[in-house]
Formats: sequence, structure tokens, C-alpha cells
Amino acid sequence: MGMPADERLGLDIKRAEQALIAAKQVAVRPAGLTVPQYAALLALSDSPGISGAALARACLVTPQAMTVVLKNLEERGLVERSPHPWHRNVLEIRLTETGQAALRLADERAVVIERAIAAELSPEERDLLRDLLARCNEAITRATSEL
Amino acid sequence: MGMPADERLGLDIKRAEQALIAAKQVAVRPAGLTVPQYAALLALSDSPGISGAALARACLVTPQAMTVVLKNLEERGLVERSPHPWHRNVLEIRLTETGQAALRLADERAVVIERAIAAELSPEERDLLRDLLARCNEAITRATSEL
DNA sequence: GGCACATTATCAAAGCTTTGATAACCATCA
DNA sequence: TGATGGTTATCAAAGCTTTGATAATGTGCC
Repeated sequence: MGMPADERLGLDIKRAEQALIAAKQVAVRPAGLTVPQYAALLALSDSPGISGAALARACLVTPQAMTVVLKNLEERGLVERSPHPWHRNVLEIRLTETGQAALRLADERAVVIERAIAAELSPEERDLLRDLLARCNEAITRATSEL
Repeated sequence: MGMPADERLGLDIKRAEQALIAAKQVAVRPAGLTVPQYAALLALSDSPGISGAALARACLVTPQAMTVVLKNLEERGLVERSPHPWHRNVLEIRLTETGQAALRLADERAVVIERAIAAELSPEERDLLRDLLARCNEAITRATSEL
């Protein structure tokens, strides 16, 4: 087609991401979590009381998608949603103790994956990869707005 | 948690991939395609007559997922599935002319995104990114098998 | 020829993801 | 006070994705 497959960097990015997702799945499964659930719990542990919409943004999904994930997490008692003290159309979301335990278990194993990535590269290479990916991100965003 | 978020390279990879998917969606929408459909059509154009299972592997999804994508594509007349000449539990999958036209339209725009990525980096940087991502991939796979 | 293995296609179920849409709430401004 | 704009939560619909499972087909070996 318009550009040979082996010139498309998008494929390399996708491949790495797929490997990452597959690994994360194996890692978090003993905690009974899916990868999106784990991501939500992790973001929540960093920002207790955050709103569902903000959590969605942190996890790079739409609010509607996050509603579904949270519903399942809430049903299992891993998170609780309570009305905001003064902002009445906002729900504050928090980890329960059960949620914290599940997250701890999952993250222990997920971090093994992250550590393996970090160990594969030197500090300079890590910075370089980060920079290159960020520049791709910018280029992608720019090109999209001009489509 | 076990590792600060800003040390997790997985996030950088995910961010780039999300940007890429969002861009691809905008690109392929005028052709009436979703990103998974576009990916399937693109892989098909490279390998006419491929089996559903092989196509799934090329697109980095399970055969079951690909069955769903192909069913929708077939219903819209973009692909056709026919029995293999001598391998009776295999279906050969091919682009129809309608499928080719849709793919052409979609790919024209998707390539703009890919070109923008390639233009952002020098040839050395492209090779470097590719190498770094591949090494991450290997590290991920290795760590997963040891979980 | 029978068996074991590998691969294919697809059903079922559950979870996730997007877009489109709606209603409600808050803050700001005229 | 009413209008406007921004944000939140969530319903609906369609598509996609995984795991688990089953049946069928081909290949190679004893």
C-alpha cells in the first residue's frame, strides 16, 4: 500500500504495547484483576478521591469506559464511590482495603515487568526512548489535527 | 506503589500507542472503517488468501477476535471467505474490490500519520527507536515467562 | 490404520472501548 | 436572575478482545 509495512514505526509501537499488555495480564491475574482494572486501581492509589472522569483521563480512556470498569470494581468491593462534599454531580472514588490488597498483590508482579524493561536499557537509553516516544506522540497529534 | 509512575516506561509506550490509535481512527473513519478493520484489510492486502488464524496473528489478536472482525467485514462486502482448495478446515480470505477501495481510501490518510512520525525522526533515530522497542519487547517476554 | 499432535474455525461469556446522547451541577458574566 | 460554558455521571448501541471450549481437518509416526 502507500507505505511498506517495515517502514511503519506504528507497528513497532503496537508490538511493544501488545507485549506489555499480555505481560501485565499474566502479572495481575492472580490478584483477580484485568489490566484496565489494575490501571484504574493504580491511578486511584495515586489520587484518592478523584472523580470518575478524571480517573478516565488518567487511564487514557473515555469516562463511559471508566464507568463500566468502576461498576465492576465497586461490585467486587475494591472501590467505593461517594458523593462529593459540595460538588453534587461528582463522585469521589476511593480504594477500599480489599482494593488496596488486590492492588498490592497485582503491582508486585506488574513491577517485575517494569523492572525488566528498565534493566534492559541504560539510563541514557531510557531517557532516549522516552524522548523519542514523546516526539512521536507530538508528531501524531499534530498530523491528526491537520487531517 | 512498588515503582513510581514516572519511572515506568510502560506508560510512555501506552501513551504513544493511544495517540496512534486515536489518530488512526480519525484517519480511517471517512472510509467507514474501524482501526481493527483497517488493520485486517491492510494485512490482507499483503497476504491475499491467508487464513483467519494467520491473519489474527498478523494483527496481534486472537483468532476469535479476528472472526468477529471478519464477519463484519464480510457482511459489508469488503472481504470474502472461501474454502481452501485442499485444506478443508481452512478458509481463504481475500479483499473484494469494495474492500480494496475502502482500504485505499483509509490507507491514504493513515499513511499521513505514519509519515509524520517518520519525518519527526532522523533515519538513525528511527532505527534507534525500533531497536529500543524491540529490546523492550524481548525483556517483557522474558520476564513474563519467569513470572 | 490408529494415535498423537498441531492447526483451523467458531460458539459462548464476560469485560472493555468508542461514539452519541441526556440530565444535572457548578462557575461566571451581563 | 437568567444565560452560557464547562464538567460530571451514565444510558444506549455497536464493535472488539480475551479466555474457555468444541469439533473438524491435516500431518507425521508407530
